Amino acid sequence: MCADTPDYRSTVYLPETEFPMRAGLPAREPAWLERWETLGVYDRLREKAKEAAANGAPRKPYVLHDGPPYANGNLHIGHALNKTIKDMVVRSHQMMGFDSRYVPGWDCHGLPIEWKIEEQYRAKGLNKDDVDVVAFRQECRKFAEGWVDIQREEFKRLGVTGNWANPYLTMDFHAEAVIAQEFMKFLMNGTLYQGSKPVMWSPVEKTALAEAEVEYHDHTSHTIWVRFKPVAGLEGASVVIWTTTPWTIPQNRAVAYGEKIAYGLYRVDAVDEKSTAVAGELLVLADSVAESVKTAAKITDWTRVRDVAASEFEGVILKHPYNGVEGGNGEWDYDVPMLPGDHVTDDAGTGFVHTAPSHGDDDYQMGVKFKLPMTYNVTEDSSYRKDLPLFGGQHIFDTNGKEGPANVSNIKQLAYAGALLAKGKIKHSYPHSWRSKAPVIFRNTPQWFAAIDAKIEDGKGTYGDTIRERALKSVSELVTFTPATGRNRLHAMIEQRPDWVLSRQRAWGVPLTCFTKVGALPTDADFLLRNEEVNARIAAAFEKDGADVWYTQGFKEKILAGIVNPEDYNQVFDVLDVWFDSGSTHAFVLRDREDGVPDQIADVYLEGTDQHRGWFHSSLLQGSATIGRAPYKNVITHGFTLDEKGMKMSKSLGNTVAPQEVIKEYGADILRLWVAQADYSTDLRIGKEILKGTADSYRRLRNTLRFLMGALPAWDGKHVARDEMPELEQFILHRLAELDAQVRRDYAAFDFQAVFQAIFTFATSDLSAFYFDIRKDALYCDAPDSLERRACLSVMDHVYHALVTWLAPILPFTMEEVWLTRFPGEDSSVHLLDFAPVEAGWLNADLAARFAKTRAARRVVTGALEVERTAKTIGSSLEAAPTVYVSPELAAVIGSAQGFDTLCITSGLKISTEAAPEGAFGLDDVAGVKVVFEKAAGEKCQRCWKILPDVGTHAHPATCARCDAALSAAGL
RNA sequence: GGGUCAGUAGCUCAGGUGGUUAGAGCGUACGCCUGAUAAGCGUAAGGUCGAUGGUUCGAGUCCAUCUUGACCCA
Repeated sequence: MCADTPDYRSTVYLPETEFPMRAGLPAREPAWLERWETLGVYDRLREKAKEAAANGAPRKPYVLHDGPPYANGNLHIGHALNKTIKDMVVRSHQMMGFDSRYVPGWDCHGLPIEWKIEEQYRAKGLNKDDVDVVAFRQECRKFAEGWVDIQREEFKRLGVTGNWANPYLTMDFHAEAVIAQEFMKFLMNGTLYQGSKPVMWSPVEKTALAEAEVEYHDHTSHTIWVRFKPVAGLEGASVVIWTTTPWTIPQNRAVAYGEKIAYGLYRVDAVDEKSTAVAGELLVLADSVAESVKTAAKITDWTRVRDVAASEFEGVILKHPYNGVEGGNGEWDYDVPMLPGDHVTDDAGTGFVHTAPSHGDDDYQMGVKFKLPMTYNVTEDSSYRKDLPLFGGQHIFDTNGKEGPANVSNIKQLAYAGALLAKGKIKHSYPHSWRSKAPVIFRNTPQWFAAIDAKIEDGKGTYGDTIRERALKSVSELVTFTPATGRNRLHAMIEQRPDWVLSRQRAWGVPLTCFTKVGALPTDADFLLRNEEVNARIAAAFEKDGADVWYTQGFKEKILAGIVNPEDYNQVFDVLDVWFDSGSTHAFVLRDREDGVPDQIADVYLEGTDQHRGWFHSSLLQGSATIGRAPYKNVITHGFTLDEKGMKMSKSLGNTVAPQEVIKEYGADILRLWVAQADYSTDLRIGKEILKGTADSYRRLRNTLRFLMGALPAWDGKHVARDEMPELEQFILHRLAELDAQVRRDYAAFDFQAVFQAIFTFATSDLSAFYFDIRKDALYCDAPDSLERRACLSVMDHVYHALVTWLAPILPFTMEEVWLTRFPGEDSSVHLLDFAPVEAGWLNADLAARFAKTRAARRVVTGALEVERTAKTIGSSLEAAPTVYVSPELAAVIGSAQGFDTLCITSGLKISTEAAPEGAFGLDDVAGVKVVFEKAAGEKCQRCWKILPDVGTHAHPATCARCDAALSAAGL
């Protein structure tokens, strides 16, 4: 610029906004949170619904029922993902016109908290068993309360809206009362029964252990190979089993074989002198392990006589090795059937599995399947019951966890009975108690079950008469799954699952509030006390003082007084499986709260895919038993969060991403944007590079919004009618209408990724790179009364309202900032609004089709200019005035769009329908458009920088006609 | 070990019922602009569609096997 040319910079309407280019989210987000708190946004929306109802236009309730996280420890990235998706569901439905409510909840009972308290006790040198149960439970309660408060703050920091002031806790007195009442429905409807099941049992602590309480260490066990002789068949050959727990032999009830395993019949020909095998005897073994048995049994020579098909074992009855044994008193004179089992392998052992239903999980499953009797030979301290012949009173492990005589006694007895083929020792990984470090055993213990296939006569049989029928019907017909694969997954689980074990031998939970008759057997009809008045008293007591009262002195007497003789009944002290607690939330939250739903059925349950086995599952079973169906209409699942390489996060690998860290570095909106950009239906990755990419997208979007806000203050507030607008503006309105339909459709389908993708592409491609770039000239340089300028600002206002509301569920902080920048005010918040209305009349398919052609032609022009730019002929596109050669038809289309030169951002442009000259520029994928470059003729207007012939001929020096007039209009 | 799900450019994702040179946005490189400026515009590079085998005139898309990862179970 020469020194004497006027500087028109100050006469140009440049964007002006306070909205900063850089967000500073970590520092600024807390202030918006505070603002929402002060404003009471969540409560105001509830008021709004009440007003709408009063005005005769009620907002339909929409309830996402929160799956309660466990109240211990800080949030990890999975929690953040879960709550963020939930928040997007809640916010988007609110803005689509529903009264969208969200009551956060916490799961408070259970083992992990119990451990923490036990740990604290141990640190103080106290023993849990010496402490009063009620005192212990109160410690647990305090612990849970502490974490609820911490997690609540962490969730709020993510921008999650909801009824944080009044959440639900599974340990609220009312919740505990309802959980007990729900349990008593099982008691009364006949699905509750007592059975027994093998669990990990610590002989030292005399207690059941959960899998998580067990650690594996090396342990040396006896191994024995035992002959089981057939009562008939198999040519009298011995079926050989192998086990590392000789003490379970007295409990043997079956021998399992594998239907796909190749077996052979072996005749022993010669043996070592120390062998207990006998020359001439016949053995049946799996071929793949026969050699190892031969070695173990010190057999020097044998002959494989023939194949034995697995089908030959069908119906074969074996004799227990102690059958008829001296001193056995007939204890073991029963049939031992051979049974097929999928768990049998031929990679170790003998291809046959000794089955003691009371002492192993597979064994128990076999027992349930084939109705094998449970045995009760092993007592709490791992000694055989006193009246068991031969072995009564002998210990497996003693009180210090050292081996007792039980194993050796059995080995001796087997040898004496002629059943011992071989013996040895093996060092292997074996479960030990997490507390005492002593080895544990599998031992059957009495447990309480809910019968899944028992007929329920409760008048709620619309969808079936059993829990399983109702659950399956719910899954296949009443529930929508997102993604759809969840349906099969849950269906298969329900189809296959055994009865529900409700009891845990624990302290921190809701007790199984029932009484058993002294002296009655579980199979007796009057074993359980079923009395509505008793139930009502229990519920009332829990409601008043919580479930702790169950453990107070004299509670049984007080509850049963005047109804039955308390002496005649035992009080049960097991607690309910915590899945029963959370499975009951639909009762004490959806049914009982003012902000619940009348039919006790939520619109949405939304959790990670692992909850098919967890909360979705237990809620389904519980609901099927008590309300006759699933307590939800939609089940949405999300995947797990993995590191950048798709590997599971773990502290030891050091690849964890903590939400608190992300918030500190980038802000919660970036974390939320990460969620919105990912496909949550599968596992999602997060890491440094991914977050950087997310932040990049954010910045791009933010700047587009910033440009809008820079222009809009100049708008006079009057919308130009659509019909009066240039086609370019009409096209943008068309895109808005198109997007509106898509955004609502995708939000309704919980597809946030599609929502954001569509909006983001619109913002970058349609707005920033196309519309804004073109309209900068009109915005900056046109006189305020120019139609183009006013139309553009009108459209920008529509775009602003659409974008700020559409994006509010995803980026609540930033959109609030965007909103307040334009509409400040004490009561102002974008989160009190619905999605901006879009007029259906804006849709114009014909216009859109013409613009598709126009934009294709524009790409050819841009391409032609790029050639000249590379050749350094021009810099700015305004230095060009090309000629475009097109067919007459296309010329009509391009010409109809307002000023093709404007669209191409050139100072001039000619459209010719003549044949394009040789060498004209074209693009392979755009047929029928050729461009010949030409430099714009004239001088550069110092105000708008277009190069035009008339520049310099007007009153204002070095201006074009348009700018000259604009300056005059502005009184300059 | 079993069941379920997933594997498309550096990143995040599109690719109804199999059909011409596999797309988008971001990032990268290069160029332009310097009146959205720690911004904006443009151009380009970048993919054996996890692998192998098969069905088919034709497969990212269908089938089988394998592999990697995840979840649930054992």
